[in-house]
Formats: sequence, C-alpha cells, structure tokens
Amino acid sequence: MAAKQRAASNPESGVLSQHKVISLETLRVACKNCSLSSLCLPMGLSPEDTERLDDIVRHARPLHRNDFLFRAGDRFRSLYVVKTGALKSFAPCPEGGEQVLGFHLPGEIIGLDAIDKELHVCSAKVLETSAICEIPFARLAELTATIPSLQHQMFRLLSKEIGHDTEMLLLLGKKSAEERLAVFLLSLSQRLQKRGLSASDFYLSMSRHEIGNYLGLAVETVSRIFTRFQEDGLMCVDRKHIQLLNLPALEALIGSTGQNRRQQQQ
Amino acid sequence: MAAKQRAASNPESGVLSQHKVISLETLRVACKNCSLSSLCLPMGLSPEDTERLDDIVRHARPLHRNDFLFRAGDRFRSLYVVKTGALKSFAPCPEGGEQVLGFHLPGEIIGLDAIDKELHVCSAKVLETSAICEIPFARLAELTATIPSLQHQMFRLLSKEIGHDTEMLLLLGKKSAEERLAVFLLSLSQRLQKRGLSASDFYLSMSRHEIGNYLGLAVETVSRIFTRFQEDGLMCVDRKHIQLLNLPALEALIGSTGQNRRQQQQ
DNA sequence: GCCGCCATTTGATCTGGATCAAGAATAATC
DNA sequence: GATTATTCTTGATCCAGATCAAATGGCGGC
Repeated sequence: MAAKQRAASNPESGVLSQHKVISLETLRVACKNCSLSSLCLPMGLSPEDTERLDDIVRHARPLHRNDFLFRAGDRFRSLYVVKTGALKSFAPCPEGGEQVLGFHLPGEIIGLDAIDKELHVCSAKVLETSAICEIPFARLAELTATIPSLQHQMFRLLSKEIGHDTEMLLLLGKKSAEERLAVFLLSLSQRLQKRGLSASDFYLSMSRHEIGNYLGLAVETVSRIFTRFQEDGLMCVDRKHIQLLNLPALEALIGSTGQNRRQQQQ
Repeated sequence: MAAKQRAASNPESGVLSQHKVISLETLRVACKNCSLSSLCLPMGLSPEDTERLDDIVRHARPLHRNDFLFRAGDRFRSLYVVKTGALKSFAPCPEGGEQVLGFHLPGEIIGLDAIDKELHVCSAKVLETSAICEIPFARLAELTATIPSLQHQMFRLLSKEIGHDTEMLLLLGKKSAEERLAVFLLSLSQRLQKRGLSASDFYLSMSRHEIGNYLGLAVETVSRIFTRFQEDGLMCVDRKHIQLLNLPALEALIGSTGQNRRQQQQ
C-alpha cells in the first residue's frame, strides 16, 4: 500500500494533498497510541480514561475525495475526528450556492454545531483521502458524565470552536483581502506545524475557489493576491504547492501594517 | 414581583431601550420563577435540579449603560445570563478598533467563548440598564457532572452558539448590505417575540455605529438602508424606535429575492 | 498519447459600499 | 436655557474587489 511506504520513508514530509492511500493498519491505532492525542479529545485524560474513550470510538474505513462524511439535513449521531487527510464543511445557501465554513485537518473535530438541533445544518466533504474516527455522541455523553476531565475537555473544545468562529467574524467583518489570505496561510501553517509537518512548505488540499468562498473573496482575487505575494517574495506558489518564504512579513501583514478596510467603531 | 406586574400590565410593549429602572425585587427571582427559564439554562430541568442550579446562581445588582460586565483579558470565572436589559460583546482589533460580536438580550448567555482559555478574549459592555445572573463556572461544571440533563443542556447551548456564529459567517461572507440589515432586524424581532415582546415594534438599544460594526458595514450605509427600507414601506424608523411594517417583505429580502453579492462556489 | 474539461491566471471594466464632507437633530454639560 | 458634543442623515466621490472575458495549463479518462 502506497501510504505505508510514504509514512515509513518520509514521516515528516509536509504532504497534505498528495494522492496517498491510507493503510488499513493506520486505522487500528488506539487513541492512546495515536499521534494526534495531544490535539484531540484524549488530551489530558488519564491512560485508563483514554482507554474507556477508545472503547466507543469507531474507526471507519477511509473516505475518498468528494465523499460526504455527512450532509446538511442528516440526523446527528456522532462527532468525527480527522485522523489523516482533510475535509471541508460548508453550509448550503438558500439561493443555491454554498458557504465554506472551515477546513479540517488531522486532530480536528467535526460536527459540534449539530449537537443543538440533533441535525446537521452543514455538510462535510472529503478533500483528500481521509481516515476518520467516529464518536457516537450518545455514548460520549454517557462517558463525559462519569469522567469530569473529559467533560471539561468537551466544554473546552466547544468553546474553542466558538473562539475560532469569532476570529473568522473579525476577519470577514474588518479585514482586507490581503489580510484574509495572510491569515489563512498562517493558520494553515501553524496547524500543520502542530501536527509535526512543515510550517513553510505544504500542499493545499482545497481549490482557489474554496479558499475564496471561505474567505468571502472571488477566485480571481485569491489568485491575484497569491501572485502578488509571490512577486513580493513572501511565498512561492506552484499550483497546490505552497512555500512560505517570509513568515514574519506575512505576520506583519496581519497586524498593524496594512490599513484594513472598514472604519473603526466608536 | 416587579417583573410580574410589567408582564401583566403591558405584556406586548416593545420597550427595549427605554430608561427603565430595574426593581431590586426583580433580581431575587429564583430560576424556577423566572420568566426566562424556558430560554435559559434551566430549560428542561426537573424542579429539583432547577433548584440546585438556582443555589449557585448569583444575582448581582443592576449594571448601567457603559458598565463593563467583563473586559478582554479578564480571567474567566463565570458565565452570565442577561435577565433584563441588553449588552454587546466585542473583540478589540489589534489596530485599535473593535469588532462587535453580538448583542445580548434577556435569557441569553454570555461568556461561553472564554471557557477554553479560561480568559475572556472579548469584552462585554452594558447598552442599557441590565440585571444579570452570574453563574460561577467551576460550580456549574460540578453540577453538570451530576445532572445529565444539565450537561446536555450545556452542550446544546455551546453548540447553538456555534450554529449562530456560523450563520453570521454566511451573512458576512455572502450577503449584501441590504440583506444584512434585513437579517439583523428580523433576528431582533424574533428574539424579542420569544421574550413576549412585540415582534414589530421595538426600540434599538445600540447605535447605528454598533449595528454597522456588527454587520461589517459603515454607519452611513446602515443609515441609508434604514431610509430606503422606510421609503419602501418596509419599516418606520424614528431615531431608536423601529416599527416593522412588512415582515414578509423583509423575509423575502433575505432569501432568493435580492441577488446577493459574491459568486457562488465551484 | 490525445482529447476535453475544469482550475487557474491575467486583463479590462463595473459597482456596492467605503470614505470624505457637511448639515441637522438629539442629548449631555454647565 | 445656552453651549458643546454626539449621533444620525444625506450628498459627492473614490476604490477594493467583484464581475466579465479570454488565454493558458493540468489532469483524468480512454
């Protein structure tokens, strides 16, 4: 299987969107042995509690590009954790388009927004072959009731998601196109780094279209700004392959530097 | 009880921002007698469990316009529920402005985004004299561990907040200024109605500036669109006093009608 | 390897809403 | 009640980024 050789030969390569196939063995890794546990639900749990959590986690077979993990309207049963690969979640717009709500990398949890109505209001679609852990929510809720630290971890995760959405609101409400792209690239960079991959050299698993949609920009704008960043020596773009050549300069773009769009409030 | 007489004498008056003074008695109302319990944490709890929740809730003295409930950077200790009045929450922008993140009406919970980092990342400021229940989070977490339905209610609340943020992302990412205002007005209308107030006649407790900031628009745009809506017979605006004259037409503005801004995806 | 489709880039033009600039209406201060 | 400071409205102008239009380049399918 192709993935095994890749993983064995080059465990640190920043390959995010390469056409790799997931080895079945990868899927059998228990939470306690999972390299993502520090990013995921088991974070901070005792070994015993981690094992109890592990008992309810289902390790599904890998999904492939364009597969749906779930669709808007589906009944909510489980949360999902990305183990390898990448997904996007998006909400259908009443008029027929969609709003990309997020991209999900290994260790990230999908489906938290569906707990309230017990209904998925957005869809999740696979961007590149992905292995995904399924956590039936009813059983998780039973478990959290008896493991205080897991309960707290769940509260934290839900809260973190709110905090993230809040940052996005600020981004969409106040930042220029350039700043949005800079934030996007740096966010990807940091998240990949946390997963032990390169912070400055990676492959995009999403299209320019999806990036634009996510950031509230037209495809053309995304493309133009990528070119501009490249001209300015901030990055090197080759199709899906991204190299960030000047992280500090990108960070500077976000903060006080580039005057952002709309007026500042009273 | 003051709340009761108000409800009895004029249950439909849409007074949201009038300079009313909160009776001290209002503050003593236990959760089980609170008219907001159906919107708030106790929702679905048994009478006994509600009482246990009530034991940990602190009823603070009323806060006045421009008071801070908490500030960005404060240590997180408690969640807050608006009992009467209105608040706004906002995040400071790195460059010195702020992004209004939400307006909070009676029955709504503030502070969920701070659980993760145990730090408030946004500030909450009082728009009009408000009575607020404080719920120390540590004690709430103890309680949720022993009351499964309360735990579930907490999960639901957190999830609902995520869902709400998601809607805002769609609004800021894809909708025109007109649609944003329509969504804003209808959202207020619906929330007031849930609280037993008029859905079509109310007072705004926030400035045009704050509305614009919240919706990612300039003040001038807010003002202009209010005038336009008025010219079109959709509403009647007099300073802070709003009367929605044609709810269906406003709703139509949101959906398929007005072609919205940015392109539809892939 | 060849064909056709889709994604991406680049250029030209258009426009919604920002920004600038005054007034007008209210509210706060003394 | 006069004075000053806000907030809100309205008009004129500007511009970032959308939209339109085309050329180019990869890639999947066969």
